[in-house]
Amino acid sequence: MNVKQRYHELLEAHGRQGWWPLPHRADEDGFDADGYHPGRYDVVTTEQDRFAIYTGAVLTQNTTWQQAAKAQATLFDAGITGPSDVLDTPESRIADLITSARYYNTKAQYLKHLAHHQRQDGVPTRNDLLGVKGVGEETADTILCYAHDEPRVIADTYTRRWLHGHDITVSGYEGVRAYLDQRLPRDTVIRQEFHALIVAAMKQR
DNA sequence: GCCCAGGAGCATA
DNA sequence: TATGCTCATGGG
Repeated sequence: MNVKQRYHELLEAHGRQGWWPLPHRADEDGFDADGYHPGRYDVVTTEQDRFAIYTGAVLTQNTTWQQAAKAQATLFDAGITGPSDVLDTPESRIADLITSARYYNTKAQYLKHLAHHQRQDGVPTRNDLLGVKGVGEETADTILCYAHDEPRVIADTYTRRWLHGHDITVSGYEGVRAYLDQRLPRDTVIRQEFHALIVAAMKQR
């Protein structure tokens, strides 16, 4: 498959998506009401932005983004805007705030683990992240690509379906990841946008 | 009332 | 390694 060509077709059909959405910066210059920032890719600048991506990546697991974003807004409204806040808040309280994101008890536990990890400065390795309970391959790649600007491929279920729709069958997360990793430019912005475009394309049906 | 979303951990074999 | 179960909201 000519992945680069498909990428440009997707871009033409759906436009620039602007991922990862940062709802806490909605209505700021260059952001829309949902926290999207189409056409601007250098927007992640603060620890709070990274915190939003870390938590968003967990909250959206097997859940619609709408529900996850609602849960995240509730967290921010409650004054929980960084890893230290998570650690200072009882797990049951966190769970209570994120019920809209489904699996709230499990995810509250995950957020605790992740907050503890995020407090250690620097860019984590993929293996560091995989060692955190609640962070699997997809969530690790999401965090690295969107919060730390690493050119990672995110091989989620939409990506698998999209490939399958083009008669390409690759098995497992690693199979899909490796297939696209070979065919996409090692460019962070392109890979961020590529994943967002696939989600946009698959949602439309 | 039914279906299923931008997964991951764990037990079992 | 592979499959199956658990978690447990809310919009269409």
